[in-house]
Amino acid sequence: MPAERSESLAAVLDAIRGHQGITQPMLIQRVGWGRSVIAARITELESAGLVVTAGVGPSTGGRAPRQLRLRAEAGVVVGIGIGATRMAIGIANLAGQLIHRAEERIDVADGPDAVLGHAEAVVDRILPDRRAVWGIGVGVPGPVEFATGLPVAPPIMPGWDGYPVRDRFARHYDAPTWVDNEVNLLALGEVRTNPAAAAARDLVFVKIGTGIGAGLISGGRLHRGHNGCAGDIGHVVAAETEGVICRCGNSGCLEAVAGGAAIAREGRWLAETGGSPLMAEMLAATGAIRAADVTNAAYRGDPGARALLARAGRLVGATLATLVSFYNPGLVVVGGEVARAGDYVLAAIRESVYRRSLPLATRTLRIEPSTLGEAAGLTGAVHLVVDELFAPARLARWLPYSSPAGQPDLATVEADDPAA
Amino acid sequence: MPAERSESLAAVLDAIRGHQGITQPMLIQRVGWGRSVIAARITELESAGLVVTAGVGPSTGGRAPRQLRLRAEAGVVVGIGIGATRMAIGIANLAGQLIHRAEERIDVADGPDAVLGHAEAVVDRILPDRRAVWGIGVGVPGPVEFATGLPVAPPIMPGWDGYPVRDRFARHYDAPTWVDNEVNLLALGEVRTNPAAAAARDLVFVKIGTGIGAGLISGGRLHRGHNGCAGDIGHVVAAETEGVICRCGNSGCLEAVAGGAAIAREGRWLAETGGSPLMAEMLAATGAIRAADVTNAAYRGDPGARALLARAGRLVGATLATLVSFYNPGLVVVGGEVARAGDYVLAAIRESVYRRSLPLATRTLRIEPSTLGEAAGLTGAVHLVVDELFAPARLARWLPYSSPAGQPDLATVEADDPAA
DNA sequence: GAACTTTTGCCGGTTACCGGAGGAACGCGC
DNA sequence: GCGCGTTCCTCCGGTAACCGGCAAAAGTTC
Repeated sequence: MPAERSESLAAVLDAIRGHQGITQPMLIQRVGWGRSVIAARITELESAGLVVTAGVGPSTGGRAPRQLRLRAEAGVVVGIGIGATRMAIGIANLAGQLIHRAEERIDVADGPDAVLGHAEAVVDRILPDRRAVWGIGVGVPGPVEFATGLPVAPPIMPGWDGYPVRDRFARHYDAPTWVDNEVNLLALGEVRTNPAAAAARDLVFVKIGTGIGAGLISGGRLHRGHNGCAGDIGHVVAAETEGVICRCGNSGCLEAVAGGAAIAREGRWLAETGGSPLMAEMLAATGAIRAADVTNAAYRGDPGARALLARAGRLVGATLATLVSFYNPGLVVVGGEVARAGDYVLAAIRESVYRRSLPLATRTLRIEPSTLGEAAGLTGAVHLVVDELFAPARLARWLPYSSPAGQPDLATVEADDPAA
Repeated sequence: MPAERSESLAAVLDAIRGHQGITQPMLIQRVGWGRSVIAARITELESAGLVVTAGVGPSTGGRAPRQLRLRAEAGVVVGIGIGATRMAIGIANLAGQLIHRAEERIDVADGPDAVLGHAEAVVDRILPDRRAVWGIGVGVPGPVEFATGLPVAPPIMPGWDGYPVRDRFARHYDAPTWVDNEVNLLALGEVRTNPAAAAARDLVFVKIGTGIGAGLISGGRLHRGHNGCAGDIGHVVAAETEGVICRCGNSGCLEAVAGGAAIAREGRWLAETGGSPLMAEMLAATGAIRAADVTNAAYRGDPGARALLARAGRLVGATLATLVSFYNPGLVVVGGEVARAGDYVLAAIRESVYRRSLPLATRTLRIEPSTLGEAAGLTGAVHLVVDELFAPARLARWLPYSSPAGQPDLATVEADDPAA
């Protein structure tokens, strides 16, 4: 397996993946190899069924060049996003576009065997031929040792510590599997689908959901940290937080004062004490106040709810200001249920960060809401998979030297090494 | 210039640089290329004068292999570390070992022309033939746009904003020049000279001097941030800091309560109010209290000084705890004058971090003093230079294809591109 | 429809890498 | 000190891969 070949192969495929409809001359210029090499690689990729011609491009005076695109429908990858009470399952094509989605109610405390068995059952229902799966990406709400695919001491996933999530799926589907922290996948998904995020080589993705976490991109690559728990900012000490006890047992945690659970709790308190007639109605109707109810009330003009969200934003912003000075990202992306609900949180975050961070660090900084929608976690998971599938080392095995012109046996190549 | 050749060339040179006395068979195994290629690259490097034979290694039964080493004396690089009141200037060989050092008193507020002219005069005195300089590394106490070598809005360097430091040296010495933030160079120097730091792929170097700053390593590479100011934690908001005004104009900055200036200020207050007879003596003798006097007093058993340093350590540790949770480094290295003085600060930092950070992030975390001595900044600067000099792209230009067996003209090759 | 431009396949030339063969250097045992 | 086995190292032929000229095919423009 000559190293150069797989390198140029991956370079060509990457360029086609990144620029649908790219032409051969453009590839020559972009990839920087000679014409014959590019042409040979394209032929290889076409005979493997990974690339097809997609019409002809605009002519610049002579013959119009043919446009190439990834044959995204050549295979499917599975993304699984595990949450505390819900699990998202998606099937995507090789371009990372979701073509099927399912959402299941689970209890993560039921343990990995029950939850992952449930996930397998759902995938098997959507995708009867399990041999069609090219790869699997799993996001979990806790730290993961990425190299081995083992969760490490996840605080909100009792019974999952050290469970071989990766090996289980790799064996069951005979397909390579990668497991990562959910927030890392959000960051990755943002970078892969939002050009502005890709352009900012250093990025922080902040998720404000029930908990609070961050995903870090350094120089275009995920920074996972030494134990795989980088970005775990839910339990750092926040400002003005006297006496609030967090689910982790400590007091003063950011999550305990600005997370979704805290917002719901304070919303309920407002509803009960007459601080918000709107939320009092909601409480009466459903018997509970969720974070979504607070954002809903804020949208409908409730001053108490707006103040509550603004306070949460300020608290997150205060911590984020320190992190921005420290990390100096070019872009901060804010996602998660709470942030998705409106501008009240975002505006407060912006104000805090711009006020408290080093001026130079905020000179070109932008703080934007995530462009990903509901399926954000799945998007990241499937992009992780296709990125890894099309990495040079793995590609070399699919398209072995001097491969026959026919379709290489894509369904079985993964077997020799479940997930390296 | 074939890409492969320069790649294998750099790989061989890197291996020799990293393992002095490596043998040809070891290189074959380590670099992973065939015998003939390795032998050819060694011949090339020898004819260029970069590598020489250094005796023969132990025989394992047959002919003993010859050992290779970098001919570090083949050239010299210059390191310049600019501080607020002092400037360190060093000459190092190609292995990054300092062979000359000078320290000059300056005032950085005199502006770049005066300071850099002074630096050039000192270098010219030590090194009469300026053509002998292979490269120059400059550390400055403020943010730098690394790609262009321009300081950007450095708070404590009036008049330096946008001054072409790199181009000035590159022109004057006709040698490639790199400029970086001083703290980044400390981190780099630590990684290059301390095997434990190199092993921890994610590292934070915290410098506590007059100011406070950090250098970040992500996956073995410097994380400089989007504006080159990553690690600038001197002006984040610290805990328990009501009303203290910082030199930056804000209040509550970490630097204003735990930096060297703050320690000196509080030491003086202790001396004046009778809180420390020892420091009162010092004050009477010299008319001032510096941070070094406080650490000195702490060493000699002064409880007030010890408490003062412990408080500073706790404050740094509190911020660091957030950063450790966020960044999840494998190692935190503490350096700078204040930290170098003793264990009082370090112990307090350790206690704060271990108490407040996420348990998983501290499970394997070590917090250690820097192994670099006085010349820490210079060490980083010269290592930056040799790293860049021996990077594949630059190496390819030195040893052009089919170079004559004689010495290539190393003194002039840099001219075509001062510092890319 | 003709001239021109551009794409694209083909092919020889060149470069670089690999590993076998044999000479050279070394340690060991007698 | 001398042969023998072992290992290092160099030379050299074979092979893989890349480059770019050439010409045919496929368009565009006039």
